[in-house]
Amino acid sequence: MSYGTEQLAARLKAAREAKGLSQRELSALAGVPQSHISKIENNAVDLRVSSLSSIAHALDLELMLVPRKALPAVQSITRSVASAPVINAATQRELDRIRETVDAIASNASGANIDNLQRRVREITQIQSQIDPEILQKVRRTIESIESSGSNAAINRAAEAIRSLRNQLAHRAASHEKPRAPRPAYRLEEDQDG
Amino acid sequence: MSYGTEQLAARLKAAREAKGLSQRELSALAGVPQSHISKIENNAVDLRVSSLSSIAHALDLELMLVPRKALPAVQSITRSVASAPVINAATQRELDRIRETVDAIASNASGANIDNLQRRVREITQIQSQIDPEILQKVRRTIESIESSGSNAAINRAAEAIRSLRNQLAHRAASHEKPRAPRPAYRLEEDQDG
DNA sequence: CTCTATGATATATTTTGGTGTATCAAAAAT
DNA sequence: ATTTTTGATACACCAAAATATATCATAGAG
Repeated sequence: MSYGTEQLAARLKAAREAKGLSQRELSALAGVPQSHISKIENNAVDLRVSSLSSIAHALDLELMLVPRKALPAVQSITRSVASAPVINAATQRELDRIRETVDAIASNASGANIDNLQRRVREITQIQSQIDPEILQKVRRTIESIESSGSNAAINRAAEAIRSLRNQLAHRAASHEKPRAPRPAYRLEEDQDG
Repeated sequence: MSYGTEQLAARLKAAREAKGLSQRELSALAGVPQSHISKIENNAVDLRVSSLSSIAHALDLELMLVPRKALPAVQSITRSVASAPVINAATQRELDRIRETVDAIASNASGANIDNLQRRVREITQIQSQIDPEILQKVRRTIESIESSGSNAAINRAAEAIRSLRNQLAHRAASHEKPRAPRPAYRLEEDQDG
């Protein structure tokens, strides 16, 4: 069914994915069943304004009535803002998990290199910049490998990986580039030494 | 009931009134019952997006999802466009009625001054500019008084009133002023002489 | 390979919008 | 003073959204 609202549906889906949210997560945020969100994104329902509004708010969007004459200008603004680097929910989640993991390690062991690792994690956590969640995920795994190996070498390797990532982000912020997932300088999933 | 959409309802009502439309007129344009429009404007329903969209289109508005960050800019644009001088439905209606009235007079009587009056009316009708409907309404009454008195003096008075209004509009267009209803130069509702 | 998360559907039930028609008081027009 | 217009409401009816719950294939991670 087409209600002349397919653009809205597409925008909702795009916004959700841009924030790295699953339908179930958005469901919780917006107070709307996942099944309903699925229908909405597939333009299978002529939803009510309150539903649209709830979902939009959960995605940091606002429902507006724009005069036809103002449409081009508004669309232009909307596009430029949409493409701006915004902190991503998936990224935030990965950052949180990284911090938790490191804190867990620090509570079981101690030492100068562990303190260093914690410091580096806090550093990168404070950078409010979009980071590919994929990269962060791999970083986390690198850190998690510490729990099994427990070696100083593994700890230092993780700290180095994070430092490298931080430098990469700093460079991006300065040069306005977008190093989406550019073969990171640190090695991932490497063989562990005992 | 509050759906968090009271702003939308208010905007719809404001847009309708700005266009000089009655609920029944908008009803015809949007294909939505007048009773429903009343409920919507009073925020008594959580309407569906398709309904909102129909009504919005009838009012030259477009439903949009705007990123929070872009809200201030978008609102600024929207406001500036909304305050721009657009030809008003109520104004258009008054202009039509004036022309009809004069045409009716011309079909019952003839003469150089009546031709002059018709010419002046056609002049002002072609100006695609916002004119306070109240002013036009009074102009129309002045013209209608001709029908009862029938005197040449009344005809010339009406023609003079219209000429004055046209000059006023021309001056406004040139200097970007807004002479909303500034004590017009011509006299209205004056005592009629036989 | 196993376990989990995801998105699309399904069904049954409740809630509510939308339509049609009609009325009514107040305001505006004649 | 009288007629018309306007906006608000009422009521019955139908269609559809919204909810709750559950299933299922699949893709991704461990």
